[in-house]
Formats: sequence, structure tokens, C-alpha cells
Amino acid sequence: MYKSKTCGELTAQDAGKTVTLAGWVHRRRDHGGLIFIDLRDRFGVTQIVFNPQTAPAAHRVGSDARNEYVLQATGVVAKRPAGQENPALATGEIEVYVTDAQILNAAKAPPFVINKNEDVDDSLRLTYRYLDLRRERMQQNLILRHKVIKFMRDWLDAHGFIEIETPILTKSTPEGARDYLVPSRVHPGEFYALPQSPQQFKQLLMVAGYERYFQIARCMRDEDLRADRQPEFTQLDLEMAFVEQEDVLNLVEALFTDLVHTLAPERTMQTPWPRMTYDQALARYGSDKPDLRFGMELTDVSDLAASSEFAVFKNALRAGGQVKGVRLPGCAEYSRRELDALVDLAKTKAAKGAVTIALKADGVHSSASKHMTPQEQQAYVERLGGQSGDLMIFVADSHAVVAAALGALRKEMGARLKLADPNALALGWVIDFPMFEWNAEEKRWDAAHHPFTSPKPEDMALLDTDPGAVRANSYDMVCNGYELASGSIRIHNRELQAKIFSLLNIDAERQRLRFGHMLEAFEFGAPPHGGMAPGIDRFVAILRNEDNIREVMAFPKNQWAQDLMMHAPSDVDADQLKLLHLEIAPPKP
RNA sequence: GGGGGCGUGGUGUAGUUGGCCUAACACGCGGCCCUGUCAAGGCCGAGAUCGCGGGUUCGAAACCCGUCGCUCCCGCCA
Repeated sequence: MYKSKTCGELTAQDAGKTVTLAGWVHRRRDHGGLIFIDLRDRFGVTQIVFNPQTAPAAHRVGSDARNEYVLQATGVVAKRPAGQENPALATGEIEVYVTDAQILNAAKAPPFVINKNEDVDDSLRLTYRYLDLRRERMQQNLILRHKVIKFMRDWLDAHGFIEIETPILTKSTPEGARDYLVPSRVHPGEFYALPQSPQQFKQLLMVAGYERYFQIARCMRDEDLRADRQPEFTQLDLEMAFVEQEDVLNLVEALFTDLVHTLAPERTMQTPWPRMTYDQALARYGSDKPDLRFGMELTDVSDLAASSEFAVFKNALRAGGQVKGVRLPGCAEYSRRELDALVDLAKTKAAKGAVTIALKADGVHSSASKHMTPQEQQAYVERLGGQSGDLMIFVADSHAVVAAALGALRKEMGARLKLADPNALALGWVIDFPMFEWNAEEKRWDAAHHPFTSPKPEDMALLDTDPGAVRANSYDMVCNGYELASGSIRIHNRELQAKIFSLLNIDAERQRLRFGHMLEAFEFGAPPHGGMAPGIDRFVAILRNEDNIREVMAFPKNQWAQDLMMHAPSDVDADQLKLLHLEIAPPKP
């Protein structure tokens, strides 16, 4: 070993001991005579002192050292002189008087500052990720990530779960996200797919009788990136047999509640977690992943609109839609330009427009004042509980568009007005998702969750008459405006599974080709089962108050799915392509 | 595929109603001085044709057009 102690463990108790430390030069303070170096390793920082009188050879080493040099130093632990302690440092009671030192490796000046948490251009950080990872922020993020995963493993183990690995090379299932494909050398023209999730494997493990499975599972989806979406990400994938929805929810809630209490006790969390149906979430917050850290709920004003002469409102109602509004406290003085920006935000969610009513000191000011009397405007204000100085914004459209538009406004304004308590973890459940979503482009029903989700027994009759009204035994875990997990009770009956496939426009032949193994497995004594899959990257990011899941991944991709450090993706040798029976088509002009 | 933001020494920023910019500040880097610092301090120094290309102008870091890169968002994400 190059070291007898780490840079994070020495205390006054160790005074007098001779120790050897090894690490990186975090900072160096050269007084001409004495040189102080803050030596850093993964465990902490320790001040080592070079004295030209008592150890001239070692002092020359300290003199040559520069930031990020790799250093080994042997010396005697000493309590610092009275008044020289550094309370900001865990090892601040002591220092090490170096008697012998050597440079294990020199270092160029790094392309960005490592010993300060200063913002640096993301692409530079990603190019030199191994340097970025030395910085305290990333180190803390990855250490917490480790603790979270360790906690999950231990907790699930203690609750009778076993961890089972499932294949990375598997079969493409074109429904859902785009697959990453891997060409087969042995089978010309055929491909493996990287898993979007271990969904089918974990269900088959239930058929196999393992009853309680989990996996820290890597999932890959070839879709465009966002701050909370990387092409590969990690889920705590779990599945249980002989359970109902309530059992899964209770178990996951207990796991995460214990986890937060243990690893983030300073964070506030409402227990038990609030639950709401999908319909309630959309009605109250305009989102199926509402940020529950603040109120600012949507208010239905359809009844007021019904008795008004305002054509935009009336027409929306006549078409079966609704009119709802949201109150933005203290925003009455927004400029025309700012109001337009809010309306534009609503329009990005397919709203045709939005009506604003500002309650200023001299009364109501509305963008629809030509179409509404002041009395009408006042009625809307009162319905929303508007106070002087508030801005109200209304959207009239279908239920879905109203929710999307006002939900986007609520999210944006919640952030802008800093309504969310940054210390809160607003964990909650959204249940009773619809079974199907109408895909207007393809003119067919798509599975809202995935095709293995079971419908609610009481809605079974609607499968034949009104698929859009069927609710699923599916549920999401939400936190601070993120979808942290999705899950469902699965289908375990062959006939029902085949019926759902058919409803999803997958004919018998494609069912046999793509899902024959699942249908067949259900004929061999498949138990009732269900589970879910919390996203670990998103959860750790929330715990660390990071806005981008890159910050909690060691080697993430940039927005265009490139690894700037490894330079992936990259072209490959012609020989490799030949072996894989591939030819590259010339790019389109 | 679309929209917004950003791009100035190694890093982070200032400068952007065109002229005082022969581009400023902090950190970093190099040298010298300095025995109790911990964001050490002091002195000196090197380092940027302002992402790239074109244009307008007597004059462009700044204005216009194009382009590239990064980033956030929409679409997309069973």
C-alpha cells in the first residue's frame, strides 16, 4: 500500500503516530520556508507541512509539487498549535509534519479549476470527465448514489427480495421507445436490442416462481435527450408475485420513506404519501407528475363561462371542453410582453390562446375586456380567490389541452415565483391511469403504460365498448414534478393478454412472433404479479438538488447522445462492418 | 424536425445604444520574495486576431446574414 491512513481519518487521537498518506495536491501554500499542502484523496483533505530545517529533502519535493500532482508523504501526526485549527476541515485538528515525500506523478495544469466548485462549460467537463469527477460536487453526488443503491439492496434483501441479472442483449420490441440495436455476426441480417427495461424478463421470473425480484438495471432508449433523460439510465427494477396494487405501493413507499429518513433526514416529506387518481392530478395540477411542493391549483370556471357571452369560452364548452384558470400571486403588473410570453407558453401545449385578468389597485384589466364586463371578470377573480396584485390566466379548450396548457403555466410560474420549498421531497402516488391512449397519427390505441398492464376488473366490460374509458392497474410515483417510477399489476392470463394485444392492433401473427413466449409462459401457471421501477438517476438528482441527471452519473452523454471523453459513437473499421454483414448507406443529402 | 439562450486568454466573467478596446477583472499559469498558512500574502511576467465565414461601415467583440458548437425546451420518451 502506498498509504497507511487516508486523508480523511486523522484526529487529535492520532497525534504522535507516524503515518504515510498519498493523494493529490489540492492546494499548496508556499511561505518560502514552510510549505503547507492540502493533500486530497477520496476520503478527505489533510494538511501536510514541509519544513526546510527539519526535512530539507522532503521540502524540495513540496517545493516542486503543483496542484493535482500525485504525492506520497510520510510524517508525524501532530496537534496543530493552539488557534491554528481549521474547523472547516474534518482533519482540521491535526497536521502531518512531513519527514519523507515523493512525487508519484506530475500533473499538467488542469483545463478547469478542480479545488473550487465553479461553473464550467458542460462540454469541457464531459471531455475531461475524469478531472470533473475529482471535484467535490461530483464526488458527493456519486457517493450518495452509492449509498442510495446500497440502501436499496440491503433493504430489499431484508424484505425477501433477491437480485437477478437479466440480459443486455435481447429482443427488439418495436412498440414504445426506439431500440438500440446490436447486429449479430452469427446470424446475418438479425439484431439484438438493448433492453428498454427488463420488463418481460422480470415477469418471466415471476412465472419461474422467484416471487420477489429486484435489479439495479440499466435501461437504454434511443430517444432525444432532456435534462432528466439520458440514452442509458438506471432503474431499481422490482417485481413481486401474489400481490395487488396496494402491496406494491406500500412496499415501495416504505422503502423510500426509510431511505429518506436514513440518508437524507434533513429533507421534509409528508407521510403517508398523498395519493390521487390520474384524473384528479390532471384536474388539480394539469399534470400526471405534479410538483406537490406548492399549491397553485387549477380552478374550474366552466359554470361561469357557460353564462357568459364570450364566444371563445362558449365554443369550448359547446365542444365538450372546459374553462379553467390559475392564479399567479403578485403578477398583476406583468408587462404586455411578459403576458404574451405566458400565452405563448400555453400555445406550445396546443392551447389556441389564453385570457388574462390582472387585479390591479384600480380594478380588473383583462386581455378579453372587449368580450367581458368588469362584473364578469370580477366573478372569475373571486372564483380563483384573487387578491389585489394577482394575475389570473384562463384557458378554454378540451380537458386535455386545458390541463396541459395550465399545467405548463403552473410549472413555469411555480419555478419563477420560487413557490417550492427546496428542502421538501414531495413524494406521492398517482393511480388509476387510463389503460389506453389514442394515437391519432396511427389511428389506433396505444398502451398508456405498456401492453402487459392489467385493466381494472370493474372496467373489463368497457374493453369492448369504450377502450378510452378503461382504467389500468397502473401507478406512478412522483416527486417534485418528476415521474420517479411507473408500475402496474400485470396480466397473467393468456386470453386477457391476447385480447389486449389485439386491442393494441397487434394481430395474432405478430403476437406469436413478438410475444409468443409471454403468452405461452402464461399457460404454465403464471401467478398474479406486479411491480414497478423507480428511476435512480432522477431520485439521486433530486436528493442532491441537481437539475440534470448527468450530475449524478459518472460518464454521461451530452445532449446529442455523444460521449465527449471517449468520442462515442464513432465509425468502425470496414472489417468489422463486413463481419457483421453491414453496409453503410450514404447519408441523405 | 422545430423554438429559446449562450459562445470574449487555460477557467469564470465584464465590455454588446459601433469609436475612450492598443480588450478589463478575478482565479489559474511562470518567475522572484516570504517560517503558521488554510480562497495564504507581496512584486513582476506570459497568455485572447472576442466560435467560424461573409457583409454593412471611415471604423465591428458589439450591427446584419449564414454556419458550427454547447445548453434548455417542444415533438419524441410501450
